Amino acid sequence: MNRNTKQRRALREVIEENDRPLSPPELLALASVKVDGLGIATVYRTIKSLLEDGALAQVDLPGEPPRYELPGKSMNHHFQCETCRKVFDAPGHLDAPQTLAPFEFSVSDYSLMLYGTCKDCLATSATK
Amino acid sequence: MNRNTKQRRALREVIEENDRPLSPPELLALASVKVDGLGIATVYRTIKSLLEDGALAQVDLPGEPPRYELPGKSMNHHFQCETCRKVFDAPGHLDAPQTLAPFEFSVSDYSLMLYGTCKDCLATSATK
DNA sequence: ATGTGTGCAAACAGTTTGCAAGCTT
DNA sequence: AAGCTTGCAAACTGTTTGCACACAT
Repeated sequence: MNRNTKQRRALREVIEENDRPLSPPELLALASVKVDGLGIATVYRTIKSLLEDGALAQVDLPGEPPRYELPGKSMNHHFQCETCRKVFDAPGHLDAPQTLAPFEFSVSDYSLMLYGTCKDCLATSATK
Repeated sequence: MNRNTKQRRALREVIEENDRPLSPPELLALASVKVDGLGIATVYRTIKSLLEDGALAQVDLPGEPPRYELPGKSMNHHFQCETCRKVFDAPGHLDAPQTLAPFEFSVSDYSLMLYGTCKDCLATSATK
């Protein structure tokens, strides 16, 4: 299994070329430029297969469809631009998230979402 | 508009009686005890109407359906039990979330998710 | 030649909407 | 009595699956 088709190659390239988590529609749009007639079902199937191979990491965000990126990025902090809706990885980590939990709850992990305006959208709004 | 029906009364009661954000299926299950034959469409319509009235607050969580609770709770920090999947509000706030954003990004808000085991599930697993 | 991968369309799950009947005002 | 509200079912959106054909091996 895992044959080297042009669809998978295109999706892998798109994922490698973009240094931010991408949603299924984003993956379809970006990979469709490279492979004409690419179907959304293939995008979902390829995502699933890459996830199972450990070649892709899923990023779940509040109220958003899941995004996907290369594994090994900082997975705890993300930033979403409220203007263009794009999501970016953010560095850093909290030292003691467990101190923020309700009394007597045991904390094993955490994730932090930051919201605001990304560099590009700041530049665009300043120009107007 | 906004008539005082038994369905809305039941949903309001359920929301007031539970001090944690509830999902639409949770609302249906809990309110169905009070109102027989309650339909899921009514749950969704009532949620929408209460949101518009400002009588309800929506809580979006990563990879989860939205939850709803009374407004005015601490909205930035939440805790989800990885065993029972229930969600709880958590107190506290970060002092300088903007320092965690990528360079040149402007931060206006943030949300923190904590994951682990809730008090009840800790007790249950200790008993076994 | 074998059998996985693809595109299309149907199937699904969660949410929204149209409609006729019921209930609140 | 008027018209908002409800339950049911159909419509919709995002995701998954079945199927016949294409293509990588």
